[in-house]
Amino acid sequence: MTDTSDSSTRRPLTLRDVSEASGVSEMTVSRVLRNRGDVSDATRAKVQEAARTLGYVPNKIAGALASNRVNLVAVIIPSMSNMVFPEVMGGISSVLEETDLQPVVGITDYLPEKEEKVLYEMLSWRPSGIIIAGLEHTDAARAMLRNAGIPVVEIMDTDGNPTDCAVGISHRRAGREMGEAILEAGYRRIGFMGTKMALDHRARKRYEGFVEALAKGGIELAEWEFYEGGSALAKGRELTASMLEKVPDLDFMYYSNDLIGAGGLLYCKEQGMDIPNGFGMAGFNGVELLRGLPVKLATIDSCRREIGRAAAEMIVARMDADLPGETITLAPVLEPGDTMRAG
Amino acid sequence: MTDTSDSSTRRPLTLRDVSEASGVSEMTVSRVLRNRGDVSDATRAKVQEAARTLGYVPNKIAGALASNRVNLVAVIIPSMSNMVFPEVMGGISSVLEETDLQPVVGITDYLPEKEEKVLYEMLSWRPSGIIIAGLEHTDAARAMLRNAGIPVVEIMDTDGNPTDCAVGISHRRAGREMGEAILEAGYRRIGFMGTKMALDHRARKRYEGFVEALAKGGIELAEWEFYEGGSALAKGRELTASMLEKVPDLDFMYYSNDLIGAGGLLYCKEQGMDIPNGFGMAGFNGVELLRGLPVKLATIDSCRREIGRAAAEMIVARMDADLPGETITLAPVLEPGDTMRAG
DNA sequence: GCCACCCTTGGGAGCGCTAACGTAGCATTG
DNA sequence: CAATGCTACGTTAGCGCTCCCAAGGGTGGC
Repeated sequence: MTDTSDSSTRRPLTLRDVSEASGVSEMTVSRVLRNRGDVSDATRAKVQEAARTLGYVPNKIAGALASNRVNLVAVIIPSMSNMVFPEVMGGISSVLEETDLQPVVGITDYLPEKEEKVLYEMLSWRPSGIIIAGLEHTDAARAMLRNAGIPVVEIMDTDGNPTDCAVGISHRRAGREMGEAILEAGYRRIGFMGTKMALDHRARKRYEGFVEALAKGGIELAEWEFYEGGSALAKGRELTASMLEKVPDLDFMYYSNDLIGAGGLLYCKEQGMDIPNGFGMAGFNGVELLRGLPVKLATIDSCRREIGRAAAEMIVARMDADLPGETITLAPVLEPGDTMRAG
Repeated sequence: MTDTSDSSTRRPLTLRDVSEASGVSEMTVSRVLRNRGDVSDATRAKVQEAARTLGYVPNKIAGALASNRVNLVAVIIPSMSNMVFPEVMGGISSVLEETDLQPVVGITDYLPEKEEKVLYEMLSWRPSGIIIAGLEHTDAARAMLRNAGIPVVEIMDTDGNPTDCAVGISHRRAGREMGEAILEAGYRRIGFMGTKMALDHRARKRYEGFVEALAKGGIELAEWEFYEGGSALAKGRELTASMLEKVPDLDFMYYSNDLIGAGGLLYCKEQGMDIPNGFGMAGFNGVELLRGLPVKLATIDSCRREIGRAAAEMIVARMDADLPGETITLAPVLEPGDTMRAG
């Protein structure tokens, strides 16, 4: 028995194979497979049947080259392992799924040079649009974004000058609002804990806004600590313990993200601390994980899914029309939860 | 002033533009930009200079079509929002970064039809290899994988028949080992809690292995519950509370993943339960998050990063050589943590 | 019964790049 | 100094598909 369907010996299928198998021209096959142009129902059925039995899969590489249309949207983000970017991706996907666009992700690990490299790689696929995290890029990356000739949406942050479009929140303001709320609630001996953030501009801006708000109220941070790597939950626990030992009279702790905040919160509850009256705590992001904790940590939502959706919608809108740049600043409200006393 | 670098009016740059700007043929430019073939240092420098000042970015679409080589590896996974697949991706990336291959991710949401669709889309880019989660696929998807003519690695699970290569653990065995360990430790009134898993075959296999081990010891599950959606941590908390109310004499709870397990654990600690003596608990995955909990939950590591690395290495090895299929079964050991009494 | 018209189908060119081969130019050798 | 070898670069011919345009064939109106 000769198995003509053996793939190991067979050269890859092309439109021509389907065309020969169904007795029509390549052009007609192409039209059927793309649902484009007028094709009679009879021919359509014949072609589809042939394509299916052959197991033909169209070659998008060739199609993209010929049509000069690549239905990809490059999404460039720093990381996929914390809880923030998967949710952004979810928002993007939910919008793009309704279109014929497809997201392709590149990871930068918060490294500017890697971002530049990833962007270059992405552009070499000639995507239809770019969604990129943050407003800070190398000069070369900025130039590439400007010259790409496709819609660019910078996401997460709006404290700065977008290249084209932007959607995000003001992290400086988020930090400031939290600082103000803490002072208003009467806390005075305040500690801060966050990641080493030379390259995480959004964390830095929150920190700066926070410190600024405290200063306006005549308060300085009583203590601060920056950590690196490791499980955020465990770090929050350990560092909270050591900081409280070092500065026992702290009455509030602001964490730069919910996960270390949750670690700290678990520790403080175990220690039987009086939360929120004797001691207050707050994080940032509004991650869903918080809903599983014994008490709800104060936080500010970073609107991740909403940002993803809006960014994707901006790209989609710019596929058909030639719209100008646009910036959307979302304004989440502080959720005091159970770890901050009322002002 | 006329700005010739204005991108809005300029047609996209091609090799020809760089070739004209540097006074050599397109072929030579191509060689320089790919670091291939013999080019004199002088010419190389001249071309690189021209490419850089023009801001030329190669068109990989055209390159891929001409060379019949697309350096993409399709990675098809059910989800990105739980903690398991980001780590797998990390393992894959760490290996591929040393090569000129690049991962492209497709998400299936655990839906077989969507998996089929995503696979079709991916194949239409003619990737160099496929990494796909699980051994269960629709017939059409199986056929595509067989006929793709490229290396295929099915990951996470080895309980079944791989199409080509596979790397993972036996989830049935993981469930069985946990069941055996629990019985050996003397627990008898055992509850189970997991996601509704009609489509999560690995969760189902763990469950089956678990129930089978109990049966061998003459024990039946005292109670079980399947949840859907929502924050796993919160669900673990709520469902543990309601199950303990319903069946107060339970002495062990097996959770199908660490996150609901952590939720349950937090609840039980708050209730002041006697863990592990009066009540034992265990999860699955070995997520890093566990290290931040007050006590360490018993679990079995799912070797996520290791699986990602091994899968990528299998693809890489098959780029140069024409190797046969291969299955790697990792065998993680049970980590009893602090929530299971010693056998 | 003939022509205009539309619906369907096919032919040719070319997207931007690279594999394969060809060739000019120079150095080396006996 | 002719024959040889090597390096550096150019030429040709597609890759598989889609765009543009034209042609065939059936239909309806007069």
